[in-house]
Amino acid sequence: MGLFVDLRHTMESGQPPHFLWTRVDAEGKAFSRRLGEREIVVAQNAGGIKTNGGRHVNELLREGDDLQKIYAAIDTDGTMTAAISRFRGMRLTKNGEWETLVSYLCSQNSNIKRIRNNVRQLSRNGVVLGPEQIAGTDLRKISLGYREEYLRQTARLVAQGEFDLLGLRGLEYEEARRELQSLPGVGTKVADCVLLYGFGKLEAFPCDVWVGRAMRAWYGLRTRKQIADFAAERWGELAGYAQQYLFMLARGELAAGNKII
DNA sequence: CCCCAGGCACAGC
DNA sequence: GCTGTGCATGGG
Repeated sequence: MGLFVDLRHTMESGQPPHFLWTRVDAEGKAFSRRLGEREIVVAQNAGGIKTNGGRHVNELLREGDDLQKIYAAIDTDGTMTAAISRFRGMRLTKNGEWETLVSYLCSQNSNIKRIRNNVRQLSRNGVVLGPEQIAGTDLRKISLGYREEYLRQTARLVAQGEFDLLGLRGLEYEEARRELQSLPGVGTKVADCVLLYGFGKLEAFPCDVWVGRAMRAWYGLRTRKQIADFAAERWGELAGYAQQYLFMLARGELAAGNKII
């Protein structure tokens, strides 16, 4: 599979694979996960990737996305040029709708390591528990804090058919986001993450603290509405890709000891 | 013991 | 509509 990808940047970028996949080697050339009774491995080689995961992995890595064309479209300024140069090969991923919703319900006011622990505790055999199971499980020992009640209530609504999660597939971005935000614990940021990583709506532009810092430091933008309008205007249908690169650049700058605030 | 974390709901303007 | 505040808890 001659796919243009940097596997480590893709799998360790705060997207859902960051939570359920495990890095196999120190360099991040291979990742594995359990998926039911199977053990799936993805390895990067000179020409692309090699995997026993079949279509599941092709879908996960969004093989239809032409990164060169995407770069041409979102490389609109020096910040984006730097971000693309640094994280070249990072792809957006397409994940299960429910597992994505669960993951980002756990994410609010948390950190990636803890989210990873939470999601793994909410899984069996590498698969996130279904709505019925989560609604019927005692979650206290997972220490989700105040997120536990959001997760329980959302699971109940989906399990009882009061919220048609997969029905959002057919909706436009704006309408799907309104629907998602009617769920307890789902605000603008969680909804955008679910739509981007779970439903493949690439115009979504999740704005967390890191993206907020990036937009303030490098684009001079302050308010949430300013940021959303700017992103939609500048990157349009590919705003989600721009967001992923800005998120990683902002976090990378902190790791490098550079203040971006 | 401190601060922070891929925010949200709610109150008060 | 916008802004401030409390929130449970682990990681660093």
